[in-house]
Amino acid sequence: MISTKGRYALRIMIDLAEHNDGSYIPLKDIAERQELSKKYLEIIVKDLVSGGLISGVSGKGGGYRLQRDPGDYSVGEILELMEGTLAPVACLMEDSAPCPRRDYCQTIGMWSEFHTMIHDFFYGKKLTDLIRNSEDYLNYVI
Amino acid sequence: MISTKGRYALRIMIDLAEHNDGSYIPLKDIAERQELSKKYLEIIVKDLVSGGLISGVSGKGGGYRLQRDPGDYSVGEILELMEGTLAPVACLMEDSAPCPRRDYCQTIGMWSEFHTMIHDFFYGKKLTDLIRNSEDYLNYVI
DNA sequence: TTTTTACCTACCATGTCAATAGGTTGTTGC
DNA sequence: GCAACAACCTATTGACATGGTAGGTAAAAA
Repeated sequence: MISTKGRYALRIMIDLAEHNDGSYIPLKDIAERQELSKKYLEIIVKDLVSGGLISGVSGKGGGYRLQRDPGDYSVGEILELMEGTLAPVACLMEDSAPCPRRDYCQTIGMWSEFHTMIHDFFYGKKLTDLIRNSEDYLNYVI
Repeated sequence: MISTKGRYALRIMIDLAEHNDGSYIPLKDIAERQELSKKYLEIIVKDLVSGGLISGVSGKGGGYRLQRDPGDYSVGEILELMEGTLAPVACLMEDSAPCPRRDYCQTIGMWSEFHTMIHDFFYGKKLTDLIRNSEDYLNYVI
């Protein structure tokens, strides 16, 4: 299961992409639009900032802003930053200790194949792929 | 992340498939071969029995046995039984309450696509696909 | 200098995970 | 019948992650 941190981070990034006009977007606005607790989102944006995905500026007129073009962000890097890893089993994590059963493990091949599939799926999806086009948006609002 | 329950269940099923000669295999033997705690495996086989995947017989000469041909088990049904669901987000679970944001959610499409991919991957893998052939086994033992 | 906003530390309640422990029931072989 | 064996059952536990909340400080602009 993808945790709320990963899912909310994605929604924050989508929101920033949709308001990507160069100005800084206050977290308060994002929280209201996304119907999420601003306090909880603070924890998440902190990670997004320290991970270099977005930048923040304090004070009036401050807020958060993307660091790159929306099309240059993959969903995979956002989720991996928040979840720590996309590996389905611990022994496939980069910093994992070598499993003593590795040489004769019957399932490692399948997990590895699954991991590759997950990785390719999410790194293939770009932030721009998730942005609602204005027609859809109008259909909803009206 | 796939939990130990799911992964150990799969290893139990593989072990049973490799010793699928009609006799009942004591859990003690499985635990020793798989280098896992018999006590913990008890919890897992209980679910496998109640889920109808294997059957158990008490007493001398007792143990556990597959209910079907190994090729008739998919990895997906084993994992789904143990993990409860293979859905990556709660709103895609069968018994989930309808999400109030569903109509204008920008990520549901991606999660749904991901869910389908996971489902197809694991339901396409059969228990027989994971069984070590005897040559590999001999290479390891010798 | 007031307002706005990010940023920081701490705390907490709940639940899940990954077991362990010890006992009871059922079945077979002698 | 009884001893051995093996499944089956209930309860408990420690550690950790999840999903937040609360309250304050620093920075920047009007």
